[in-house]
Amino acid sequence: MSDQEEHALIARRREKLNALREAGRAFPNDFRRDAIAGELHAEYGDRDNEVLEASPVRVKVAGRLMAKRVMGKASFAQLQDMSGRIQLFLQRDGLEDGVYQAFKGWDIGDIIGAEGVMFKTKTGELSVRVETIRILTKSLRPLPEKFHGLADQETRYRQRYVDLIMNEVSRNTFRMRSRIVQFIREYLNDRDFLEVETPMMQAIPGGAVARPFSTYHNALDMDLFLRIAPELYLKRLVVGGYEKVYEINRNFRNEGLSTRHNPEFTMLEFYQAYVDYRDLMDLTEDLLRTMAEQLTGSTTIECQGASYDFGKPFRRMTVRESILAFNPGLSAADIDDPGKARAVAGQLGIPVKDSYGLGKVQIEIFEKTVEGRLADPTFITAYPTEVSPLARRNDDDPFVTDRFEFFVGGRELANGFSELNDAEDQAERFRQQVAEKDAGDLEAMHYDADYIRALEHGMPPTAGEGIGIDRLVMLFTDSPSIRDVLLFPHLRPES
RNA sequence: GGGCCGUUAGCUCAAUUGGCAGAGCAGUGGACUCUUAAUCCAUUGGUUGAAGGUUCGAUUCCUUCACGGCCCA
Repeated sequence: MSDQEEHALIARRREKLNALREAGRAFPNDFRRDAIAGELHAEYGDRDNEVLEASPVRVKVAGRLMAKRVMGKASFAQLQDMSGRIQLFLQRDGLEDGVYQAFKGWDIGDIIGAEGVMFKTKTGELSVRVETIRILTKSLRPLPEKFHGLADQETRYRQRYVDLIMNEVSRNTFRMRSRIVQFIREYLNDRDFLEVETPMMQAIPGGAVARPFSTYHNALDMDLFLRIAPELYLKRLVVGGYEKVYEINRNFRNEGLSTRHNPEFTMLEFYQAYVDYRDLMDLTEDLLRTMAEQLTGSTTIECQGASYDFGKPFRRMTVRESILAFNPGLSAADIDDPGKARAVAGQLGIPVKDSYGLGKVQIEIFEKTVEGRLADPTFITAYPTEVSPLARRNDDDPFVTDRFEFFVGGRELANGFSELNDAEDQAERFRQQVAEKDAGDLEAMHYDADYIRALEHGMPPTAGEGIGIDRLVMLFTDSPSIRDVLLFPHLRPES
């Protein structure tokens, strides 16, 4: 960091700001624009210059000065606003005395307001012939270089405002994120789901197998945990009679960071009574297919050099089937027998604890050998009961649950199941989790007595699902890292 | 937590075997009334991420640390 040089550039701009202060109000807020760049291009982009000159269109535009090309007594400038860019054309003789001279002293990055009439240049670019122009906000810090823009990843994440000024790809990514969330809301609202908000601070962190962040409430003199999932609260609402509910909000998990993990991330969770996990697979398939069509215009999503077809029916297979399919050397006996399965896991280099049952061992083998290779949209079903403490047992095979996870590009995007609404079974599962917690598993669940009490009032047969919004946005925006789809991703403090 | 890679001017990047730290853009001064990364002339700007070591001499080699990236757990 060469503070001296930065100071020289900033100091120069600060002198200009001081001159503005001496000349009057340096930070005026009385300019009202009546046009934005994108709409001007949409409305007048097709018109010939003769048409524009014949019936002059007067506009007021405002935005950030992104380019300045001075050629003696005439200049071009690019103004960037929330919708795009529009070119300004300034002539010394077309402006009040002194204004052109002042303009020449303004810097890239300054916020400008201008008024003039629309026309097209010799090369046919729609522009504003400026008649009045003034500076609305002085920018004190130089922007990155105009051609290469801002490339440094760290700066893009730490100073997202600069990234957004400079990189259209980033601007589009977060617009797409907003459209995805809006699409989901409309999709669920149209189907009579009720959007709700449940506690982010919970006395008993539940609904997932993960380590929570803890905090402390002074007045109540009690520990609280940031939620790892809203699940148990949403199901209380189903007990209460809201038979279709959803929440799109942040979860917090006290785990490591990676290109796929941020300590706080956004989940959609939704619950619907009187349907089962197969209905939710159908819904998920339709939701994603429709979303791809409506937001990208195609049912094929291109991401990181791969192509994913959401148009054709999604593949469905059980955990067990998928292990056998991706491990030709394994027989059914190898993964159905606890001793053999442990040996297989050992050969794969998976650390297997004594406390693991067969289901847990199978899931470890699945995660190691299958998950990352599930490229095409795929539902994996029949997760072992041992690793699914909130899911309903399968009627034919109580070793597994009526549960699925959904994968694309080797990444888990969704997790859903028929809900366990047998209060006595749930209580037993909680007790099992507490035993694992007592045995040292920091991720195991607590016993939530109030949740059991809620189930004892009777929860209708229900299915529920969670969809990771960040990963979904990564897929739809061709982003390699979760940090590219979080406006302000978690980083270590700057040194 | 482990392995590998990176950090040089405001930004994007160079720097031969260890031998005077450079360019473009931005900035500054000047020319220029249709530019598009405008052009032309001149010019300012550096604690090479930090600390230590080896050396006559370190951006370059070694150690530790910080931050980031990729892979693994």
